[in-house]
Amino acid sequence: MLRARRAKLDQLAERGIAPFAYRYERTHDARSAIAALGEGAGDAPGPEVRVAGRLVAWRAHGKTAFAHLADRSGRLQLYFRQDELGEERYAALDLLDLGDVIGVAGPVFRTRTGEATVRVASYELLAKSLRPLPFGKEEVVDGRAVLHSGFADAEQRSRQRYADLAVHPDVRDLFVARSRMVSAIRRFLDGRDFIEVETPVLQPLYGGAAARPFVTHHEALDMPLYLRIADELYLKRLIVGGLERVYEIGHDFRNEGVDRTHNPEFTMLEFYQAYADYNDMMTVVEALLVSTADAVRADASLADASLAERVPVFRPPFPRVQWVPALNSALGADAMSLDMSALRAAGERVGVEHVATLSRPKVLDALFQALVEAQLDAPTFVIDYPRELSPLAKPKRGDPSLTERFELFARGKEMANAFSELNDPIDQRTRFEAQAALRAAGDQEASGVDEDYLRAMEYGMPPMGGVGIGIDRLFMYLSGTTHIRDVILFPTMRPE
RNA sequence: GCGCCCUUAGCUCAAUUGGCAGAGCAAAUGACUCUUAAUCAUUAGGUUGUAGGUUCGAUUCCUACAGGGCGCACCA
Repeated sequence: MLRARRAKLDQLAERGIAPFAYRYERTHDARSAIAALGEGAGDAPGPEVRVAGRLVAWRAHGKTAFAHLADRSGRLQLYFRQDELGEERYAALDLLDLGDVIGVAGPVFRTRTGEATVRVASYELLAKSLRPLPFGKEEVVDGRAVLHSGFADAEQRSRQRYADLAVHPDVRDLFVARSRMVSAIRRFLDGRDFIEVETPVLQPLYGGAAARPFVTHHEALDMPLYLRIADELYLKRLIVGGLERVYEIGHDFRNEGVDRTHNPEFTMLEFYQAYADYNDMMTVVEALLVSTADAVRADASLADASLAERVPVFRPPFPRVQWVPALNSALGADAMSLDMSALRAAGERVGVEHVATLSRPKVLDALFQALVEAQLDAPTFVIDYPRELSPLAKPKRGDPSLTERFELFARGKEMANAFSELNDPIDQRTRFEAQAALRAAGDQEASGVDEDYLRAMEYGMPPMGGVGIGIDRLFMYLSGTTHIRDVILFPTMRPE
């Protein structure tokens, strides 16, 4: 099959046709060409257009041929006639294949069946497709394109995202929508006087979360470096420096399992606002979600209307659920006063595995996940986590056994994690040292003492609220996607 | 990490109890001047994921391995 297309290259060369062009001057895309014809054009030829795209369907009938050209905006029918193009140019159409990138020029008209179509006066080959794309057949049922037996293998679609995108307009839509969402986030934060910054991906110490890092090595400095697991500690240094409101959108890396909600590198948004606490940040998160959902829903480029319909409508304020009372009422007991054996018994009742080996905070967390988090379908803030679960948050005013922390849950998944950020360097050192002890005892997820960060905090760190939002998961929620692989252009995979 | 399932033509899938490996699309050749999953005729296309085993005979049964999917666990 590849051979047949190579042979066509030779024939093209014999006819003096260049198979790979340099440019093509377009006047319209598929959508605007159709719009340019207008509604009531009848048989009268409409405006001349020059469009370019990939050849995705071909129906030859001897001395005429119909085809479809696809570009980013949609599909456009082409009509080739021998009497229009001349015998030589018409015969050269035999050297075209599905998947070729071509440019065509001619007037738009309406066919007998009413479809806006370019009556091709001239065409140019812009790029020869030497490898067949796995096109399916598209059938129009009730005005909607239905794809038949195309490129279904989920693994190959992820590996060859270029082919997946090339043959699936709805996949293109999804990633365009993701880009719109990220743009909306930037607009939202820029509009509130945040500045976007870039902090190191390669870090001599990792921190800001609990996760196993990827380790690499710098040759010239002869030192280990870690790919960041979070942006947190660098962004908070910038608050010390007086930038007051900062955010970063970038990749974090965690050396952990891959499943339908985890990819080893993923996109994280973190933002920090000086002089704000976690209550302020809840309000910011609500407004941010409304704004991003609106942006995705309103994306005019979506050919797939069902995507816009899937975007949930947020109606703030979201319910606030306090961690301890929520767990107690689900458990029917005062969790914080239960001893370990009672907690483990409760864990076993709800199906927590290896409950006998878990520490007290882990059992509490597992109970909460099973009994409360998994039940939270509508967006809900869980607030005021026990201190033992939240080493990075400030103690709660009025109840030092709790912390000023919230997590946002929707459809049973964590969407955001935020604190009134700890800004007491003496307290911070104690917590770092506790982490370092865990690490020395073999916990690879624990971080060490970050002396430089402590130095920054000792200069005086304003109080601040900080929020982390997983962009991939947020987009999964907005788009109704169930697999993280389907919202990452090139997900991490084993080599072929 | 554990359990279940999958791997056959470029793509999507068949193959009866273990008995000559098939179809549609894509491809090639030909016919066709308003088609749209175009149609019609002809042709070509395979180390059935890999390595072993059982058997007269394996796509089919068994073992191991590789890759993938789903579920569970882990991931504050």
